[in-house]
Amino acid sequence: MATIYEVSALAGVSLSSVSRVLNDHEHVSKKTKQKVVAAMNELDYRPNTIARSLASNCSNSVGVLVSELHGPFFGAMLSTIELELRNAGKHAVITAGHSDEESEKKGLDFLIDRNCDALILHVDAISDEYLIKLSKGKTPFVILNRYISEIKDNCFYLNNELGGYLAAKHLIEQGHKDIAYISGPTTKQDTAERLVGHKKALTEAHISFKENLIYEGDYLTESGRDGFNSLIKNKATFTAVICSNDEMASGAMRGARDHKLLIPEQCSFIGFDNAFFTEYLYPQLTTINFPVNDMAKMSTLWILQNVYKQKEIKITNIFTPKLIERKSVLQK
Amino acid sequence: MATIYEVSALAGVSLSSVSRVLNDHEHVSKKTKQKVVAAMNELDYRPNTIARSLASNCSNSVGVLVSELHGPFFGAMLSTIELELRNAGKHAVITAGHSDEESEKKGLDFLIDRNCDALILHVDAISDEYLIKLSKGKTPFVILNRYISEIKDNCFYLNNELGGYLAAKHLIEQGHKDIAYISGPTTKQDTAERLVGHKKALTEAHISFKENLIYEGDYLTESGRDGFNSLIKNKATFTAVICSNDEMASGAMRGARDHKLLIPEQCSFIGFDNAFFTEYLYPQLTTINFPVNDMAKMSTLWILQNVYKQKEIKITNIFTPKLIERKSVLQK
DNA sequence: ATTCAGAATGAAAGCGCTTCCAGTTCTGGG
DNA sequence: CCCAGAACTGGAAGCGCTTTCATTCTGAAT
Repeated sequence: MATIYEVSALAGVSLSSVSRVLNDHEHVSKKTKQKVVAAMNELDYRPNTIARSLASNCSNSVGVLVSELHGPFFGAMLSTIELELRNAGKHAVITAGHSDEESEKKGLDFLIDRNCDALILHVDAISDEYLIKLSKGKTPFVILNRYISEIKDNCFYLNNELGGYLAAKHLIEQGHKDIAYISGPTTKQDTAERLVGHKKALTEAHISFKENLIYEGDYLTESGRDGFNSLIKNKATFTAVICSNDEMASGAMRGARDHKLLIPEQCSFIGFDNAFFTEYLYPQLTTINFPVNDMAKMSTLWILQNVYKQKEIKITNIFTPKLIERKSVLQK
Repeated sequence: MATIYEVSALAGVSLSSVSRVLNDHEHVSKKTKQKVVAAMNELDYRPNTIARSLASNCSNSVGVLVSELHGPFFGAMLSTIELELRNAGKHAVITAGHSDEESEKKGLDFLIDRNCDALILHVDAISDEYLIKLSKGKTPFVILNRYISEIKDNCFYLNNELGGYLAAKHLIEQGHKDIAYISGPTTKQDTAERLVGHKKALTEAHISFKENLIYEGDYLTESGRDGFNSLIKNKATFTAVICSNDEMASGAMRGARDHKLLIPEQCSFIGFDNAFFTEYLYPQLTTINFPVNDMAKMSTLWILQNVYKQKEIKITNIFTPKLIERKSVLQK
């Protein structure tokens, strides 16, 4: 593998000059540049990124820490992040935290030790305080899907309240009054916010919120099914179910089928996220779109702009959910 | 950030000794080691991975190139790879090739230029020849989901023929004789092999293979639906459809519903891959399990063993598919 | 006490690049 | 034609670590 030395020797110029053309510096004469480029081509020179990183103190890598690597949400997210980074000549070092505090912290340390220039974090087990402290450190980062007021400019998140509101409002508009709600763990910020929006829509429509129509799941399919069964078992009366994500919605629909209920004739469903598989379901699931790609793109651009000083764009921190109407809601 | 110099000064030993304890070398006295460890703790020393990489010519990073980052298949794959690598103190640099030759080659170059110690490749646009040539280079790699005889020890793949066979055989055992087949692009190796298995099962059962019962899709949902519609339009007679992946199966099921057909009463379906969403479908999809996780794990272990000289395990290159019975096949 | 293999240590030379600084060569305006 | 200032170039230090080689130190065997 040719080094910069050989290039400089062949081109008959100094190391510095080679380095300058490599980095597209100003103040290099056309002639020098030509000679260097020719030599590079002849030797099939490939810069050693490691050496560059060491000398320049910049690894050109961005660490991405997500709670899980599989699942529709993260697939879409990573896909966008990788694309944007690669277009910018940077690369993604990816790691998973498995929604466990210890594991997430380890992942963080791992990425920091790897000299990532910046981090994109999607974590839920690590505390606000820890992240605020981390923000004082030297590695800049953005946080996805979470709002921490002390470092709000680094946060990119959905207007969850609006999402919750839209789902309930839609059902109400379609004539539903008895609406069950299968939520995620209510300790989580986004879950809580969605519920606020839900209640707001009910209130606006003068529908009182009933505690027995709510079930707390864990965002996994099975808990959607459990939730539905539990509602039935408790003799709750409802004509529609809102779920805090699409996985649980799919589980809840299965629960409805276990009870021989027709969807949407006997029970309507709304999900959240607009995962790719919602179109595969039968009937296709009406859901709230979560613009993951937009959010992932924006956060990556933030890094390109603030860390790598590339193009200036207008940064938006909050994203807007949207109702996607499909076939799982009955108009009464 | 403390460096090895400061540690050596504080501990009162030489650089070399610090480096030795850092790398767990033999020939370091207990006393020296203690002093060094104490100094490291006091200074909260974190080794600079970049500098280590430069000096040791080993980046501790493994490049992963997949055709797409989203989708259930890759999510599962990446999840396993990342876990195994991180357990071994290595990390994954991830990139996508988008099933486009130019783009895949660029991804490859990108990863090689990034000084990855090894690569895990899931590519389909790059030619065998190119990969064989690449294998002469200095960066070792493994190939997933593809068999190239010249470098077969680096290939990890499914017994696709068996998969195709199992699906058809199951339907035949359930009394089906007219079996439609929605395949992927037949130019792809795995697709072709599956079809061979399919035909083998038919032949064994003395069922003749009919060209008009086959449709060539592109592995995307929509093409499953198109396939189904096309079969109907061509007045093909069949009681069951086998699809080369679960996405197309979901599309085909939708096609069946468009024609008001009951599943499985009027038409049975079998998919391929056993993606997570097959359980969400209605009825739940009978499919062929593709042990992605096993394959991903094995390929990572191969790298740990052959590149990083870690633990010895027995390497298996070929993986076995298995029928997963659910609710989408009618017993006649 | 003597010998000597092997263990323990340190000095120093890199790894391949960036970047500061100083020196040299061009400009063009007077 | 001169000279200030800008454009260009090269030398050399340094990024933080690994690794080779030579040297010194052990302690078991004689």
